[in-house]
Amino acid sequence: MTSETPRRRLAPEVRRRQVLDAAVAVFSEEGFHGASMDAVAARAGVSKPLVYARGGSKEELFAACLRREADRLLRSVQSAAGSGDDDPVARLRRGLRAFFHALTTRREGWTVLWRQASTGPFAGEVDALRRQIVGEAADLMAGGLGVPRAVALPYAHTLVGAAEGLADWWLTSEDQETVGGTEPADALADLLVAVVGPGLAAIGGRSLGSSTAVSPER
Amino acid sequence: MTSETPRRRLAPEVRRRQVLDAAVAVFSEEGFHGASMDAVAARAGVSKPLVYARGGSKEELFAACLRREADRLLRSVQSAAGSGDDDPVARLRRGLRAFFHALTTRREGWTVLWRQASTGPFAGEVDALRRQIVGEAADLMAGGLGVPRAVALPYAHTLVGAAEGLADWWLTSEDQETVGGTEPADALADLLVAVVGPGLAAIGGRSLGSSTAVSPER
DNA sequence: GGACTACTTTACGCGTCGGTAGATACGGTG
DNA sequence: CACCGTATCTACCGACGCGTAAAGTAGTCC
Repeated sequence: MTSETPRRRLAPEVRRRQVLDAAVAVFSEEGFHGASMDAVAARAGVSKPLVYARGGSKEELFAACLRREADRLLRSVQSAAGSGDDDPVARLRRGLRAFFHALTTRREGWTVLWRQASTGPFAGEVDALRRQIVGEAADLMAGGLGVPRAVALPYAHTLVGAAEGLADWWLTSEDQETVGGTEPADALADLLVAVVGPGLAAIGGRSLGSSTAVSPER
Repeated sequence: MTSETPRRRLAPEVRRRQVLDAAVAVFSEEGFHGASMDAVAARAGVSKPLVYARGGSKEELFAACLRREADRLLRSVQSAAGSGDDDPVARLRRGLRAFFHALTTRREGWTVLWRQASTGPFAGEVDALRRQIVGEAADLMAGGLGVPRAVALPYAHTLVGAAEGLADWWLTSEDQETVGGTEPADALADLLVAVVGPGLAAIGGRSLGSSTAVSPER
């Protein structure tokens, strides 16, 4: 904003990425209704008609942000939890670590996804993403607990909600050094596993709890 | 809208309650920005100037909705969990039951409180209320676990988030008979206690109680 | 150098929405 | 019944924001 724009010519797809980045930032701060296309244009360092040329209408732009961020989050969690056929608890822990890591590194995208899009005309789309993530957890837990998927579903929703609550506290709290450890995201994941691990193990008849890290050691 | 216009005169406070009820309903569906004062007026069966006369400006109206719903929720949870000086787990279970019961009976107010107000100019106010509820849980857990409040805080956020996730699943799922039991809200609370109880007990070094503490049936 | 096109500036139409002024009707009171 | 306070309505204004059109400027490839 200080130095003037060199007015560079960029390939449409590159410019589109810039516009999307700016849109994610603005939407995360102002929400869908609160954000103006002028603000997106200003944030991208670009004129308003160009925003429309590259991003489409406001709804299309928001939907594009949504899909991009959702895809990134889901992909990282899937690749972390899906690989390896070892202990279900270990896979769960890896998935949660990826989840918290994605949150802390791309918190704007998270805010758009979870906070701003949960209401309004995009609730359905966000709900689909949420169900995908919850479904990941449900599959994992159903396999680990040895129960049908339908039974594991409420537990999966509980788990994801817990992760969400913990993440919100983490992202909004000021003193972020209270959770001692190496990587904050890993510490958060470990904390969550420590809270819900024993209970899930007890529910599953101990088929989940043979891992040393989680068992209430008794 | 077609036949009705009896144009009855009502006492200001009664009309104000009607306006607040309508506002909660509209705000819960559309959000703060998305909701229009005309929609509130139409929902209340009343003209727009009357909405302003009884509810004040849009921001004042929203803040009033916020305070009323938050007060109800907080009061019910407090009265359920605070009374009695018995087992902390029992108090926690009662608090959760009151929480889920309030959610299922007044889900519009919950939506306004948690979903719509978390962004925008009321984030601070809602955050304070949210921290009060989380603080209730934190106090309870700090006492039960025998740890300082600051340590219990992330666990409290995790717990409340888990309750939120479970509630959202419950409120949006179609087959709501999967959780067998008497009262759905009580069953949800018991499920949650079963999930997080053992983990919390292990963290607190068993000070939360042994086997009887976490059993789903009291 | 010439042409193509990404990009900007400026301006505007249009719909919606917050908020208000003045007219209207209701209902208790004498 | 006539009267008056006020609850309530119809109609309206100004502002804001989405979306676009028109015309000019400047990178970049041949």
